[in-house]
Amino acid sequence: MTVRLSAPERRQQILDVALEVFGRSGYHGASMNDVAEAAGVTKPVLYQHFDSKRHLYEELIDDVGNRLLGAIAKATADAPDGKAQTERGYQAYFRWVAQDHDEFVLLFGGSMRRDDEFRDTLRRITDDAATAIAPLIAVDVDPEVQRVFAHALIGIAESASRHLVERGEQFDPDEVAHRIAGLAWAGLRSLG
Amino acid sequence: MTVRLSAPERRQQILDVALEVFGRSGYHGASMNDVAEAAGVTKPVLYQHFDSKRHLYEELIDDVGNRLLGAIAKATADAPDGKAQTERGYQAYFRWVAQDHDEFVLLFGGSMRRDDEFRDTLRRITDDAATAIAPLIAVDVDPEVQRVFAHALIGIAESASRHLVERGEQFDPDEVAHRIAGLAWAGLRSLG
DNA sequence: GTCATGGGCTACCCGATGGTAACGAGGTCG
DNA sequence: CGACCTCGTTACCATCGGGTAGCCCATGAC
Repeated sequence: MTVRLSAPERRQQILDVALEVFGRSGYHGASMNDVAEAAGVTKPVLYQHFDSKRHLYEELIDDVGNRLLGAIAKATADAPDGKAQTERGYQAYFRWVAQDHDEFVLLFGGSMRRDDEFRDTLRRITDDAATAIAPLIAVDVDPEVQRVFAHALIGIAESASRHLVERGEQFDPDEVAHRIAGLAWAGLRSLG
Repeated sequence: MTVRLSAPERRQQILDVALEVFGRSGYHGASMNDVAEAAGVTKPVLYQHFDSKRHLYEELIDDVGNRLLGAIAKATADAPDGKAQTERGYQAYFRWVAQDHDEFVLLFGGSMRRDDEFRDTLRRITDDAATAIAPLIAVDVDPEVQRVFAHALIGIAESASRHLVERGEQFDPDEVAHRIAGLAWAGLRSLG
């Protein structure tokens, strides 16, 4: 027997559950039935709250992406210099990863890159991050090259996180962030 | 009317065509009919040469992965020191990317990470690369941390490549490799 | 010419899955 | 009480896509 929930509660519960299901199996690997079952409910209920599988997924990644970008923006806002900005930015990123592996997997697990529409969303996120990072790079470098570097620095965080998440164990985000920021900052300084 | 090919020729042609089709649409996004059509042939022909969609895909990624790892191993084999090894390793990587975007997209486009079996294959490839990179990192660092750094350095190449490939334009792999290797090497030295 | 070999095709099966129509059941308010 | 509103269910449709059975026809050897 299913517990009856109010519409907003049910909607939020579906989002919570869907995050985990899609994180585990990916967009194509998880069916709407899977999501419904995990929510302890049947399929039509999902369609009372979301127009389609795509819409449900999009709402998820928008939420998660904004949470990530917001955390980084907030953390770096009042940093005194580039070095502190680098450190705090990575710190916010790795804390976000460590706090909820599902969110990381949802965004960077791969499903996002395999679909034109979702790819655009993910690109918007990484481009936003790259735009924030680019000013840290020596100003006399060609802007196009700056962007390549910026994406490289984002890739550092993504790959290190993937490695850590795949290992399954917990990790100390601040320690990782400190080490990675040291590597990135040294790399950046070498360009000047 | 279809051109008749001998079995080995047809098999190879299917592999060539499948690389492009899967690269464009991903494993789930491309159907066997799509592959067949692109090869100018019908579905049963594919199944005369490959047991299943999975097997076809696996053969592709094995080929491509081995090509990448082989190129890097060959390039770094006789490098005199760590710095040269770093530079030549990235050079081989970016040359591989620039030479055939499809191969890069196939491996790192995302499809690979969404499936337990394929994920293992991709992990084998990146772990091999990480094992090759780890010795370049200061020996007095904790081995687990070394691996995190190694994966971070791989991520640099992957993310920079993705950015370049998504932009669509050609790029000079040696120039990119030189710059990225500079960044990575400066980062590595800072750890000592 | 004819006949065997083998490469290719048409037509089909069937399971999975996104999505929907129509129907309960239980609380609430006049 | 009875009308109604809302949350949920059962049962279904339609399509897609992996995979297969069985047939056809081009080619080359003799």
